[in-house]
Amino acid sequence: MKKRSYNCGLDAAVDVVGGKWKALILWALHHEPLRFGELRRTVSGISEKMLIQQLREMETYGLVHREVYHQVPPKVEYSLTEFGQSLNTALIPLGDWGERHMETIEAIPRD
Amino acid sequence: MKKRSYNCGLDAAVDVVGGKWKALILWALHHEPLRFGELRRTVSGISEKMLIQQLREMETYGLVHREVYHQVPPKVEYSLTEFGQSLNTALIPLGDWGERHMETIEAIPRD
DNA sequence: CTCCATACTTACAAAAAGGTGGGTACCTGA
DNA sequence: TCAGGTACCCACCTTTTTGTAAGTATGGAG
Repeated sequence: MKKRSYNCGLDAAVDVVGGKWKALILWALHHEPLRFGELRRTVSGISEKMLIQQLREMETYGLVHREVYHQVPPKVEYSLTEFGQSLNTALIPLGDWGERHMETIEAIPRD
Repeated sequence: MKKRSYNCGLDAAVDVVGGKWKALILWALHHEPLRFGELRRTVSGISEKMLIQQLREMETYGLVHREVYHQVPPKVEYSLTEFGQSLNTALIPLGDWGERHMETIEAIPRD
């Protein structure tokens, strides 16, 4: 995410949620806060490294709140901020659209 | 766009609309079909090469219909398919969210 | 001591996305 | 002929994103 000025609201929003993993992480946190390990298992296919990186970015964006619990074993919990929740709400119609058109999307030819 | 299987509808949708230019092009075509040159001027900052490339991809995805008019000067017109229109509809809440949170988004620190 | 749990960091590589520059095609008009 | 219009294509390069591998930290149990 390098842009600083956007042409419209959609341009800005798509930039915020862009990349392979952010939408999935946002959705994994939709119902309740999750620990790092829980997130790792919920977001299928993501490596620890990518999960940490994405979470750090999303924390910087203000989408996610990170709470460190000083215990053993260590526990770090991630939850959506209000900002993040509002984004998730705005993403619902898009997710429905994707679900409705899943077969079409998966049938798109790619090289 | 390389993925073939998605974890959920949102994952699929974000993959379809991902990248720097697709959302802007989708929105440029929202109200009416446009010729290539009109699109170039409407989508601020895009090069001819990137516009062609994105349009070709979106045609392959089935989002956009390309109509060649055999005239001089040459005219090629692009319009949204029903599939593309349905995606635009699903993007409206996201665009509104982006508009509402534009200042927040532009204030996000980046390196 | 080692191994286990959790949650990271760093260096480097590979893949993907975006961009620059040069050119093409077709036609018309000066 | 060249210059203008429109809409592309290709080769190559740069930047960004994603991923692999190796390591760290804290503490507890065997």
